[in-house]
Amino acid sequence: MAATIKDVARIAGVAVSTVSYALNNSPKISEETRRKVVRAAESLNYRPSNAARNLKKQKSETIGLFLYSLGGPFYSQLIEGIQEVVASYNYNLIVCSTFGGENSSAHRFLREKFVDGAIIMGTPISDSLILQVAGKDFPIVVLDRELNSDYVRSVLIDDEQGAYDAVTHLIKLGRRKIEFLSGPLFTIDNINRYEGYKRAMDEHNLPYSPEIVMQGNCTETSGYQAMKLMLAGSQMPDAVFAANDEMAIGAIRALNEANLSVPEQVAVVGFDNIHQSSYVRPSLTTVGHSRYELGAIATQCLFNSSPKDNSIVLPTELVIRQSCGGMGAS
Amino acid sequence: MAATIKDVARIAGVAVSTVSYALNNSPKISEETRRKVVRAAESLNYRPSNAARNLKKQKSETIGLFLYSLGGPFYSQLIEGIQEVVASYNYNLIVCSTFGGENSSAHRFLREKFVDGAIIMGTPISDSLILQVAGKDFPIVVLDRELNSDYVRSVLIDDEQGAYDAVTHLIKLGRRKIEFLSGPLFTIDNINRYEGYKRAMDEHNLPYSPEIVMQGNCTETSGYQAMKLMLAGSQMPDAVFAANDEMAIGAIRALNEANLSVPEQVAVVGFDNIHQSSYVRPSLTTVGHSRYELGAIATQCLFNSSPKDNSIVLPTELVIRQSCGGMGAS
DNA sequence: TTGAAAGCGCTAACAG
DNA sequence: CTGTTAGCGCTTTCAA
Repeated sequence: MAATIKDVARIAGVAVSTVSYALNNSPKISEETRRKVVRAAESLNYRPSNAARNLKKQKSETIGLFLYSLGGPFYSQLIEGIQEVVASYNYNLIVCSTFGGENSSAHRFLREKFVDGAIIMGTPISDSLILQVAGKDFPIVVLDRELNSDYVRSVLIDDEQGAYDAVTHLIKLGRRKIEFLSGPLFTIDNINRYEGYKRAMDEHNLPYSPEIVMQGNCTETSGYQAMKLMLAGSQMPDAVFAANDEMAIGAIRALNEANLSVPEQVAVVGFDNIHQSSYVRPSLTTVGHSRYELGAIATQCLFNSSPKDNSIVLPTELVIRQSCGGMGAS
Repeated sequence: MAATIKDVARIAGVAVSTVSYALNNSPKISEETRRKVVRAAESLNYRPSNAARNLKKQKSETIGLFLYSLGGPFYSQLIEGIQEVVASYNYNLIVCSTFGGENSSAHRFLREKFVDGAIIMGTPISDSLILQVAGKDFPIVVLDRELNSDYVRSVLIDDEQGAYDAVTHLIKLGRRKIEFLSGPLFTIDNINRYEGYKRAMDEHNLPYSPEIVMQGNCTETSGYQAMKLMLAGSQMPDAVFAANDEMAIGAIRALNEANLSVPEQVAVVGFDNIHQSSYVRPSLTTVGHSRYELGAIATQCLFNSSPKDNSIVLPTELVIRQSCGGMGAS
């Protein structure tokens, strides 16, 4: 069996409490005793039990980030922002996928007290579960919805305004037949981006289909396919507003293959300003927002659960490149 | 304070042991009692303490994946493979970044017993730490090095052979002046890919610089920059073998900007077969391997610590596309 | 089928 | 400065 604190105490010839103090750098312990303890611990290859400490201290000093998919360029910066702040509080971060539904690790960790707080984004975890487990000693920050609870806070991107800005930009450049390339209909970001699209169209009295005609699932491939489908139809838009960059890039690929020039014949604008969007040809005009900041702010919210604003909305910024024509450079 | 098992017992009017059995679906408990207990637990919004259970059971039923950066297209599939297998054993997976060095969560989790086993890849965690913490009840699988221990197993990609195949392919297509676009010099994958490059060159009596002249850090940007630098020099290669796809894609971008046609003037081959490599123009010839399988096999190793082979090497496969000319289609 | 009780490894209050 | 000890919340053996 692995060595415990008792073994260390025995070898060092001191009491367990002394070992605990020594190993936790308590100032109470003399240098000499500390050295003795450290030596004993090393000789036994002692590793403290996290479980025992967590149980005693009634906290894990760990916060959990729950996502559906851990891959994708999007999350990498988000995680950096979170990690930075979590570390500054001397806490640990674990990332966990909610893939697997009710039986996923994420669900278990959320229900049992594995972490001291949670940040949740883009997962099928139900509102009711979140509301149920959130509490005074278990704050939750959600990045993809708004929830009414004293213990759940929301940090959101201003999707509606960002979309509005993007579509207005297209309209100002003279585009009239602008199509929305939608992501999954049930996600709040997609809905809000659609709303922004509609507001811009309405304000300029431009018509658009009452139903969504181009739909993907946020991957490059799905954007490509949706665009292909559109091209096979009779109506040709003069601009496409994609709900995210991956799909926009897929759409551009489909347009290129059909020998339609972007932006001359069809302008394309995306959303998210992922790294890749400045590299594709033509480089992608898109709606930018700081994922690093999103993560950092979300984490701050977790630690400072001041109950003032239940929900924070971060601004977006139109990033003008080549895919819409007009003034943009690379 | 949050409700404990005692509170549930009190409300349900039974003993704590009965609550424990009931909630863990022990067959010993009558349906009626179970219902009573479940109702009580729900009314208290009872959430069991993971820490207490872990302490008692002397395990966390959780395995940890330790990576440096959690982003990047590469890891997403790896994680899927791991997750699948972990879930099949009814275990949990947490992913944790080693960013932050000695004080990172990863180091802490590894030293203290937060998880029951670990998979480690692409991180600056030292060999000695790994060897120290690995043990009979703490198996470790490393994906980026070979370590000599009964409790540490390696699962590796056959980088050397893959690189050899790629470079041989270039040579067969008539390329002679083939440059290696290196990643960080100290990573074992990069070293082995370099070895494969040299073996192929040597076998065909082709000369190459004794030192690495093109070096990046595995990002697209660094590949772009290294290629730019090369182009500024006097010598022009007729082919580039990049240590990974991101850098290869960056190199292609630099070549395009310099109006050098790929593959006609310069052939480019990458390594990893990331998703993107089939989309860039020209599509990238590369060395493929299954990251999903890498993850799945690594995880199997963790659970079945049969001490036969300490190290497993997975094969690679040359994926021929357009960036080298020759026969490849998209 | 249920209850009583020991104890997992650690921290921290208290006593010395 | 160091030791004794209670107890964190749970599982599980043993007894009823």
